[in-house]
Amino acid sequence: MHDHAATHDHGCGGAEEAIARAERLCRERDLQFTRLRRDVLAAIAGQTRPMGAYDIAEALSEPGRRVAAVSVYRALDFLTEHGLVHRIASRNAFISCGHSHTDGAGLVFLICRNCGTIDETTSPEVEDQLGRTLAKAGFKPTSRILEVEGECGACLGRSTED
Amino acid sequence: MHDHAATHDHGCGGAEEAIARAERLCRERDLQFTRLRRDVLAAIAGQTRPMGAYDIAEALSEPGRRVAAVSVYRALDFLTEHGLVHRIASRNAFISCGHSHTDGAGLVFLICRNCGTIDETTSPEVEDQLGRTLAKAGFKPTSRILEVEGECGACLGRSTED
DNA sequence: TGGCCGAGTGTTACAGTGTATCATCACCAA
DNA sequence: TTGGTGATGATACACTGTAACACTCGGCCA
Repeated sequence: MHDHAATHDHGCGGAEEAIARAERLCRERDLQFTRLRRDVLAAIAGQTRPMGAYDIAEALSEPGRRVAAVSVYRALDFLTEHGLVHRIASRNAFISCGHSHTDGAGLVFLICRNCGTIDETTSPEVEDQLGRTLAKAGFKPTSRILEVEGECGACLGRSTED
Repeated sequence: MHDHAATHDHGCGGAEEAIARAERLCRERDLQFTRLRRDVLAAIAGQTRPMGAYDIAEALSEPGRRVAAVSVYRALDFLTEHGLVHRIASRNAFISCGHSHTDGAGLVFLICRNCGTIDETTSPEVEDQLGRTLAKAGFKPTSRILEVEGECGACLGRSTED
């Protein structure tokens, strides 16, 4: 099914893969991949669009099991800390990391304002130039966010088709 | 100090300049630069550090004049829309634009996690590479945010001095 | 076996951020 | 004067995130 190679792979099929990667990573680092954390990751990984913490809480709640937002936040803290999930600052929402670059550096998020999906890519060239710019300004970076809003290729294709 | 040339100038002395630029811009575009909008801009421009909307509301309130947060938000909407103020997504806060590039494109925000000041710069090279990356991904951008967190030159200097 | 301890979770309450809605006011034009 | 438009005031509310405390569970050790 999902055999496309290089790029991200959130959405539906990507969920199991994300879980598998998370399990592996937690084994390696001796971390607890608990049910809640797995469920939260699964909820996010099953979407191409970002989910808010409260959306996740609602999605995981069912008769007999109520998941409070605060629990979701804690799981999200854990997941983001280890690069399994990314926070989209401009949306106050979260997506699962599709890559395996678990360090979370150099990411660029492409947010489609039409369909709402978020692609993530990296660009060594941008990273390189940004590093130069920062060095010139005498600034020592520790983290950064780069989020671009616009129209994704799929939506562009659809709109020109007509 | 850091002698990069054409940069920002918020903070203290920059307030009157920011106001003057805003007045000019509003005259040009036939916009209303009302008291509230001026006060909000002045409050922000008097700081090197970003202010939250509620901070601004409090700063503008005095006995006999209570400024509600919602009013501040409306003024901020106006100011950001015309590039006089920038929103810092990672902080939920606002700073006055120090440049005159009122289109707001290509900005990079340098947020010092030590002293909290925010520098803003531009980098055509970064912009250029980012444009390439987006084109390659088939993504048509409409806006973007680029915020770097780290330690500013001034703080680095201070810490190595000791 | 029993007690301790730490990590994770449940629960409640609350703080911070942002928006919807409606009423009012000032100003300009017909 | 009347009516429309844009800005503001005011209240309420929705959404986002955190603090504090209690509880459980498992491992560890006396």
